[in-house]
Amino acid sequence: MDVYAAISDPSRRAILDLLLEGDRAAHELLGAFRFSQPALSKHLRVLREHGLVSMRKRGREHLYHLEARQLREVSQWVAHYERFWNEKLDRLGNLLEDMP
Amino acid sequence: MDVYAAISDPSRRAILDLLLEGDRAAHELLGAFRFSQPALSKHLRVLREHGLVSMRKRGREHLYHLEARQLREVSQWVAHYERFWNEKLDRLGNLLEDMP
DNA sequence: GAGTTCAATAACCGTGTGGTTATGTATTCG
DNA sequence: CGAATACATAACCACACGGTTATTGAACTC
Repeated sequence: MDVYAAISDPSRRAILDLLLEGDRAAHELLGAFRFSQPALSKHLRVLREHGLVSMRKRGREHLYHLEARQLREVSQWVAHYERFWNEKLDRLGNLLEDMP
Repeated sequence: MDVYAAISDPSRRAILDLLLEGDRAAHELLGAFRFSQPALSKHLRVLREHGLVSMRKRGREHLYHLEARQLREVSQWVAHYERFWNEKLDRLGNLLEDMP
């Protein structure tokens, strides 16, 4: 499984979206979903194994933290297609070069 | 299956990448892969059903054409994470607003 | 120490995915 | 016309995926 497969599941994308707002313990994340605790644990394991999240323990809680850098590959891949719907992007590269 | 699942397969991403360079007949695409013709046909069907490619017939050839707009959803989703590896993006939104 | 909470793992299961071979259908070529 | 080419579909198969329940193991709480 690669990063694309890891984010192909809507539940896992939702987890990442939640972590976008800050670190969360597993039981906090669970409240956002209808499936069982082991199901969440499996999703978190997949995300961990792909470096999309990291975990540290605080007492009995497992705090999960977003590691967004692993999404860079996806971002770069899809960027090749962006000119098809955004004409402004043609000039964007140059602008970025000039920025301090 | 949603768009994310459609692009979760590396072969299908490779097909899209090939179509990035221009329209291709199915048998031309097939040359880039090791799997069988029906396997390619299935991948193309998935891509068609998600609007990621379109097809027109020319004689007995089926010409496939990239429909990149369907990737916009992916692009927008991953954009939420881009600030984690690109500080310049923070100021990017404002710049885009000012562009003609 | 006993019970409770938080989370991971094990074992299992139905379903979907990606591949195959075999077949069918147009279309072109000789 | 018959043969060959291009492609899709049907039928099948091994395997991975996402879910479940049951169990286990830490770590608080009383």
